[in-house]
Amino acid sequence: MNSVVQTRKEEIIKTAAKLFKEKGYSAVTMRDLAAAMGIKAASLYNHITSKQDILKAIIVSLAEEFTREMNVIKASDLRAIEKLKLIVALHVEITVKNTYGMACLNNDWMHLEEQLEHYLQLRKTYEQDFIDIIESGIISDEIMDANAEIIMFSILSTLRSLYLWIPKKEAVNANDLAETLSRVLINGINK
Amino acid sequence: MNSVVQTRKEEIIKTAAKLFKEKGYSAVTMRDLAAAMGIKAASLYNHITSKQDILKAIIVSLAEEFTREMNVIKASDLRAIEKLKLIVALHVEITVKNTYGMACLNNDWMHLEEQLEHYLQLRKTYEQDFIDIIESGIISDEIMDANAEIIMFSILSTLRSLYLWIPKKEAVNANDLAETLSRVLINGINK
DNA sequence: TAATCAAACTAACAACCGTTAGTCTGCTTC
DNA sequence: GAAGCAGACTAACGGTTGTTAGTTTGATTA
Repeated sequence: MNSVVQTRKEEIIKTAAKLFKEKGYSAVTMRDLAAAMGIKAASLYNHITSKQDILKAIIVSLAEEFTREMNVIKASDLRAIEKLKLIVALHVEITVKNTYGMACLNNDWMHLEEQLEHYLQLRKTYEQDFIDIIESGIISDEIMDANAEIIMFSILSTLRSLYLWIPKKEAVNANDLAETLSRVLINGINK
Repeated sequence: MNSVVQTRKEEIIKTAAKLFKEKGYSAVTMRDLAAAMGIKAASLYNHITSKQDILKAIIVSLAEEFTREMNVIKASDLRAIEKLKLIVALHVEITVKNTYGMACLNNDWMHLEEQLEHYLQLRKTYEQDFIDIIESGIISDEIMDANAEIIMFSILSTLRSLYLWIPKKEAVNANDLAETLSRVLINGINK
């Protein structure tokens, strides 16, 4: 019952995230989830209070983790390009660690109820911090002078899609992937 | 009843795509769709045969359009980088023209039933063609010698996410966006 | 004017949804 | 051995789901 051994509730949430990734929150029934756990639907409610509660547990903790790490990166005195590399590494690391949760974060956030506003606020702040870093890089002449929003969108789209791609590679080395990805995103692909 | 005036069925499909974008296929009920059309759910069935039929109409036509255009690009005798620019322009053009459909293609393909296999085959072929172009560019020394799959993934992730971003910009000029995006994706962002 | 037809309607269906209430089982702790 | 408790169970609820059947309406055509 400590942090090493996973509680029954944590098992349910993890299994739910896996199912949500495959079919989406709405298409997964409590009976589907129960079957995947090898129990009956009603038994789930000894551990969780509602389906919505599961979604909240998956998404909010991830969104808050991104926010915490972004604040660390923001507060550092690194150059803009180095900050971007840390953001790339952050996304790779979290996605490797929790692929199913990241799929859920990306695809099912709109099904949050009480927590929807909170999530949207975190996302908005995260994206603004991202843009701020890019713009500071443009000013310091590290980054080419293009639309900062397009640059942010382009990089973030790739990072947000990592959950689709990482599970296809066997034994991903997070450091290697983050490095290659940083190179492609920052230097482009031409010679 | 010709190609200029949109049939009732086409109106339904277009409205459905809009709703599917916002909540996903599974979360949209036939009663939701009917209400958005200003009619009752049962009346929908004078025009379509099933909910699944709507999904099929949205996704398959788009997937086939991408396949057709990819074949044209593939058959051209352009250099690899120029082919990539055409692919970027293709995604921008189709997404501007049919944002809701693209959202649906990206998020709801797994809810296809009879057509799922067909869709997956088209997608697989499209991605392989994409990789082939990148690899030919590496051989011809136009593109840096990195993992072709990572390059493809990185570019395609951005292109597939366009539906999220385009509606936020008022009056998108497809040509301008495609050009800026090509520049960022190919040349990178650093100076 | 009569006939046709697209497109709406009401009513209902069986199946499935998330969730609750109450109960039983078997292990751990006093 | 009694008590407590985590974790499973059965049974059932009120509501929602996609869909069908049969009917009405109002405009167009013969």
